[in-house]
Amino acid sequence: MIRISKKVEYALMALKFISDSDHKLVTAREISDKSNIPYDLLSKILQKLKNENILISNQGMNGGYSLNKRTDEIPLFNLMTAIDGDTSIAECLQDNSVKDCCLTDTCTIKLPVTRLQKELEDLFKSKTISDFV
Amino acid sequence: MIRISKKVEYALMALKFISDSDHKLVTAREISDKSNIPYDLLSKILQKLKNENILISNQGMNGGYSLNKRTDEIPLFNLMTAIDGDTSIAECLQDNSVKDCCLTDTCTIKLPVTRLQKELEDLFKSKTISDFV
DNA sequence: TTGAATTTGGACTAATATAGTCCTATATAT
DNA sequence: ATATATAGGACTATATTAGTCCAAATTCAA
Ligand code: SF4
Ligand code: SF4
Repeated sequence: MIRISKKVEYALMALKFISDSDHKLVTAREISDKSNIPYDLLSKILQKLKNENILISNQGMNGGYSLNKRTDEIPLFNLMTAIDGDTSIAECLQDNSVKDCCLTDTCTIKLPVTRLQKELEDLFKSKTISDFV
Repeated sequence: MIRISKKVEYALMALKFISDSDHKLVTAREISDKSNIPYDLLSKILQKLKNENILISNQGMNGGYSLNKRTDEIPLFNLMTAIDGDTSIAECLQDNSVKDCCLTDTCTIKLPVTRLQKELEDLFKSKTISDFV
């Protein structure tokens, strides 16, 4: 299964929600309630989006989140890396190559796998959040 | 992480191995030894490929596997479904929709996610094993 | 200045999926 | 007969993903 993680799906829904209520601050609680997304989990996700400068956050009473960029300026790829940390299709292609696949020496498909990775990356980079709102 | 499963990687290596030793029967043991792939696991994978008519198997002494199709006639997509059973990027897009995402009623991104799924599928269908050998 | 609403973030547990193992049956060439 | 193969069910181990819990910091406003 080549799954988009639930977290990324939640992020997409949240961004759509925020985008739809334009310019008003939106709270995590509000999104959680309206979209049936677990509150604590959603909070973490929104925080990550804030750390990637996709969202702006305002703490305290009457606080909440708002978009920091136009939706068409946020590639799906960035969202995915922001949330899941890595988008490599194979162990040996991980950014932080701490882990190295034990077959790395005898592997006969590294090159074509790398090419495939590139193509998938290009696809995810070509999509933006505006395609989901 | 959008990972190609290790099983699919093993399948690709095995198919390359079989393709390289053209027309001679190749045993699971041989591939396992030469490629450092766990024997039992590889056996299961080859069996699945046989059940999908990608390989032909010969039981008994001097038995082994051979290709049933040219490598450019085997889409990567078919390999993935044969081995991992499903390639849907979201729960609600599974073939056997026994499981249904609990958000299915309130979900706001089903349509674009379906479109993305289609594009990924097309990419995996356009690749064939010949791209990996 | 107190309190409620909010984000922040670490640490943890639970659920699921992937990877790998073990064992037995069946087929076949010699 | 027997050694060498594939066939396949049932199981265990590991890794990843999903979800929870708790305490802190920030801000507004009564
Ligand atoms: S099997 Fe090959 S392509 Fe896959 S992770 Fe290991 S080295 Fe990389
Ligand atoms: S969240 Fe939406 S797109 Fe994702 S699985 Fe559930 S219904 Fe499908």
